[in-house]
Amino acid sequence: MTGNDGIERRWTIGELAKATGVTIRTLYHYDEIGLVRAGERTASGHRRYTEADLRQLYRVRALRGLGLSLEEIANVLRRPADDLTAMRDLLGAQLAELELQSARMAQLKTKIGGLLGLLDQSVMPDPEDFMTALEEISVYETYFGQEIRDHLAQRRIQLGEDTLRDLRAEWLVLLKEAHQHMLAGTPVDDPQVQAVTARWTAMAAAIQSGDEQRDEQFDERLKAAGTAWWRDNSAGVSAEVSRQIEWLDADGLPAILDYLQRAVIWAREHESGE
Amino acid sequence: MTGNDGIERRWTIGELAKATGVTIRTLYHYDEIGLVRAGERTASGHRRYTEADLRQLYRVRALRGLGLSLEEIANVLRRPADDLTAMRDLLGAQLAELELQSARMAQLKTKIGGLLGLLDQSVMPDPEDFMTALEEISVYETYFGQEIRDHLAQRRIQLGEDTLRDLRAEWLVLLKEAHQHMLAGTPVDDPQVQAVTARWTAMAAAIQSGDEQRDEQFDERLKAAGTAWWRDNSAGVSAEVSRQIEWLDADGLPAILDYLQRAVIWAREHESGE
DNA sequence: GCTTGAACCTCCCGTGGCGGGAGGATCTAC
DNA sequence: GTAGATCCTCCCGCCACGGGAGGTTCAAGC
Repeated sequence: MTGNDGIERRWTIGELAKATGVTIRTLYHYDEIGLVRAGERTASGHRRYTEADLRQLYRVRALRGLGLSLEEIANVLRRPADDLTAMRDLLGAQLAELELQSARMAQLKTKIGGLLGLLDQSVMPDPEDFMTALEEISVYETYFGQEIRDHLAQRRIQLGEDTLRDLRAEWLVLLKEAHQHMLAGTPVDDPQVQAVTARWTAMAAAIQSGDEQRDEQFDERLKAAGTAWWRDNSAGVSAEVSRQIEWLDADGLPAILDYLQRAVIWAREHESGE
Repeated sequence: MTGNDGIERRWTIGELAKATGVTIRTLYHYDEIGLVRAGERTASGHRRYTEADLRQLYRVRALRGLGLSLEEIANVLRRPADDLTAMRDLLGAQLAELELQSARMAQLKTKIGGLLGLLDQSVMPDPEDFMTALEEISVYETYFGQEIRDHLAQRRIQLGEDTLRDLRAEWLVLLKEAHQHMLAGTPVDDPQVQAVTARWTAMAAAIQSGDEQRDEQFDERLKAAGTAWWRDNSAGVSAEVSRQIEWLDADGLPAILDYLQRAVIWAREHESGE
C-alpha cells in the first residue's frame, strides 16, 4: 500500500513466534496439520513465513480464542473467502455450545456452593454424613443422565426464579389438598380429587418440557427416569421434605404420593372412555 | 442393619457397570490407577466388587461430576475419613476455578455475539473486513495476555455498567478539554492542562486496577501492555473512535493523545521536584 | 461332561492441542 | 574457523477414558 514494491517481509519461525506470542512448538504443530503452513522454505529446509501466513495465523488464533477446535477452524478457513455463511453457522453453533456449558457450570457452582454450605455450617458434625450426601448425588445422577439434567436446567432458566417459586407454592397447595382428601377418605375417582390430579400432572408436564418440538422418545426417557428415581428413592426424599413442611410427618408424603398415583392411574385408564 | 448376617453382596464388573451407569472401561481405568480397586478377585482373576468399593465408586463419580480431576479425587479420598478440611479446600478451590471459567465464558459469549452481530447486520458487505476484524482480535490478545484480560473483565464487573458509562463520559469530557487546550496552543506545563492530565492518569489507574493488594509486577505488565498496544495500534483505533465522535476528525485523536502524553511525561519528570 | 455364547481378562493404540527433550544440522557474528 | 543461537525432525507424555484384538473363564442348557 505504501510503496512495498512487491518485496514482502519474511519471518523465521522464531521471529513469528515472538511477534505473535505463539510458541514455536505450536507453529510446528499448525504446520504439521496444514493449518498454518510456512509459505516457503530455504534451501536447507528452514521455514519462511510470508505475510499471508501471518494473517492466517492471526485468524487461527482469534478463532481458537473463541474456543473452536483446530478442525473446525481448518474447515471454516478452507472455504472460499467470500463465503461467510459457514462462519456464521460455526459461530452460532459455538455460541449455543457455550450457552449449554454456561448452564452446566452454573449448575456446578450451585452444587458446590451447597456442599460448601454443608461443610461450613456446623450442621455437619459427622464426616460420614457428608460422604453419604456425596454418594447420593451420584445416585441421583445415575437416574437422571446428563442430557436430562441439561434439559431440566435449561427449563429452569426458561421458567425463571419467580415462576419456579410460584410452581413450588402451587405444588405445596396441591399436596395439601390431596392430603386433606386422603384424610377425608375421598375416593380417587372423585371429581374433586381428579381435578387436583389433573393440575398435578399438568404441572409436572409443564416443568418437564416446554412446548418446543415434541421429542417423544426424550419425553419418554425423562418420565421413565423420574418414575424410576421416585420408585427407588422416595423414602429418603420423604424424610427430607417432611422435615421442611410442618403439617407433614415422615410417613405422610409416601402415603399422599401413593394416593395421587392411584388417582393418576385411574385418570389414565378412563381418559379415552370418558 | 436389617439382618445382613455379615454376608455382603458382591458384584462382577459388568453388574457394577450396569448398576451405576459407569462403563466397564472406566472401571478398568479406576482399578488400574488404584482409585476404585476391586476388593477381591476370584481364583481365575475376575474382579469382585464389595459394598465398600461401590460406595467409593459413588464418591468418585460425584466428585468427578463436580469437575474434579481423578488425581484430586484420589488425594482427597485417600485421607482419613474424619478429616474434611482437605475436602473443603478442594471444593473451595474448584468453586473459584469455576468462577474464573464462568467469567471467561461470559467474555467469549459477548465476543461471539458481537461477531455474529457483525455478520447479521448487513453492515458487513466485505468478507475481507470480517477477516480483518478477526485478525485484530488476535492482535489485541497478543498484547493483552489472558491474565490481564481476566483482570480487566473482573474489574469491569466490579465497576458495574453504570460506573463504566460514567467513566466513558468523563473520558470524552477530558478528551474534549485536552483538544481545546491543544487548539489554543496551551503549553503542556500549564496548570490547567496538568489538571486534565492528572485526572486522565487517575482515571486510567482506577480503571486498570482496584485497590486490592498491590502487585507491582502485575501493574507493570498491565501498563506495559497498554502502552505497547497503544503505540502500535493507535492509528486504527483513532479511525474507529473518530468515526464515532463528531467533533473529531480522523487525524485528530493521535494529535490529542500525543499532546496528552507529552503532558504526562512532563508531569512525571516534575513530580518529585514540585 | 460338553457345547455355546456371554462375560471377562490383559495389552495396546487413539483422541486434542500441544509441551518438552534428544540429537543433529544450519545460521550468524566475530 | 568457531561459538552460540536458532533451526530441523522424531518421539514420548499428558488426561480420562474409548475401542479393538486375541485369549480365558463363566453359566446355562443338553
